[in-house]
Amino acid sequence: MCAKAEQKEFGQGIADQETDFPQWYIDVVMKAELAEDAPVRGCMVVRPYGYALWENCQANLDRRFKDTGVVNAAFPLLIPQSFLLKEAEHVEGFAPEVAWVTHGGGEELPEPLAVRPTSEAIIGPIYSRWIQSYRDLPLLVNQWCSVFRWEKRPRLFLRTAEFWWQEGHTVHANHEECEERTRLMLEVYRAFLEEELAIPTIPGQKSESQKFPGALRTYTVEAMMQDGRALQSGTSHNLGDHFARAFDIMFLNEQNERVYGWTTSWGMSTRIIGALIMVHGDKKGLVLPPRIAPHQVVLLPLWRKDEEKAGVMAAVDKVAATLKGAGVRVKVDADDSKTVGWKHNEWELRGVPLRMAIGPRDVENGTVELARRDKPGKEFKEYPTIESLAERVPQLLDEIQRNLYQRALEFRVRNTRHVADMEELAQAIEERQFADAFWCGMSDCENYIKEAVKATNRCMPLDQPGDSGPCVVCAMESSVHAIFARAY
RNA sequence: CGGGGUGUAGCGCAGCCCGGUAGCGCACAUCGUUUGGGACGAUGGGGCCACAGGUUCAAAUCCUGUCACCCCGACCA
Repeated sequence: MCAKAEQKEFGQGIADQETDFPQWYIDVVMKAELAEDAPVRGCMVVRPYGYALWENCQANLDRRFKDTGVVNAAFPLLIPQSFLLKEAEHVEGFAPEVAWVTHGGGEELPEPLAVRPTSEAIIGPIYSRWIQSYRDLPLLVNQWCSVFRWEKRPRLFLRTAEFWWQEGHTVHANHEECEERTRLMLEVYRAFLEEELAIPTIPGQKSESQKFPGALRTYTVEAMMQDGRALQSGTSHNLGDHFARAFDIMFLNEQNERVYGWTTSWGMSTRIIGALIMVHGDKKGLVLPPRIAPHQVVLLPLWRKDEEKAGVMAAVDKVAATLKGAGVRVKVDADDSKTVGWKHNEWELRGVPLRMAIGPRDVENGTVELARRDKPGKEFKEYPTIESLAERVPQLLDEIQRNLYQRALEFRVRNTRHVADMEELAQAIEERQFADAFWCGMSDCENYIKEAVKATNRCMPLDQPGDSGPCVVCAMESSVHAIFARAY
């Protein structure tokens, strides 16, 4: 009795979101069956429900990429050591995280093979063969794959040794087009996160110390989690001619001169599922934006007597068909070994936007009971007629989508503060906020902040107000706003 | 790499201090009663107690060592 009451009070036995956010996060991942630890240290198993989420992300992103002219291909998992060594900054940046294959076919290999931590070093040599003429440009290719980085401190979805992502690799004839593509893909990410995942982000440029190893410039979309920490949710790199020089990516231009190409790379990973959880989740678990939810509506049939079952199921089938016809993703949970209370809790934990109970009473009245995930509680339940559902449900799904975005945006705005000096910055970080500060651009000042308050420079937002003021550390006049926060 | 944990049934755990037939809850299977916000009864199946040594008549339990994983840090485009 006590144990049961406790379990009810604390949702499905998940940790309290307010007081133990990290444990709450792990509990949600595990209990919503999104992922679990694999038998290999630092690796995860993405379970079917988590993978369904990722597939929806993939399908949508893939369409957005293709709308900009990108095509897909697949490149090798293994990279010869000599390839990886060709770009100095790149190898230096990734060396500590690379896993090596040293044996094959029962023998030691003449040259070790790196398990790709990212694929610039294997794609570079391939592109160098593919590109001969300016007519071959731009080259716009993406691949969906997993990569491997030996992480010291793994966290499910946020930082695992193996993770799934897409990496786009493009080549351009000049720096202008290269920069344009870099920014275009950042914008694709921003729009995807906002429109599909209902996650507001701050698009910005990374500082020198935070940029991708080997890049000329790195852009990022930074999102605020409910614990006030930042999550880099997608990145787009202007690689300049660095990798073209390292891998001999050259072409003959219209003046018949042999010149280097200009490359970009950009990636978004399963990490965004972590962002979904931490941006929208609540004390009862996951809250999914309708546009990305594997099931948008779950139907819960219920009856007392056997003779009621046929009537209820007929109504359920009819409603399911109607909703599917209206383009709604519907799941019928007719498992009669579980009570309706159990099901409500289960589907709340899994974040389904709408739960629709249909019983004998509803069959009689021609109505359903509709509960929305973003506003839990009896007062938000409604009882629309079956006839109205084809119209009402899509309308509600849109409303939920908008509500989730709006509330995430308000949360971030409420928790972002402009700070004038280190004292204010420290206070903002302590209160789990984003600190918006003038920054002189020097690494020394960044590092000072990092050591003083454990906050890193997340980005210099693209949207700059245009005013100026003293650097938050050294007081040198600057017109650059930067966002400082604790990060995952 | 530091600090702290944990390895016992599919999952979650108790048992260990004080050695003596390996247990509980959930899940699973069958049957019955149930069903509008986490139902109940009966019966049943399921174990290399992380691994390796040692002590002992006897080890999940004591001793020594090893391994693995998790959490918190450090690090992390």
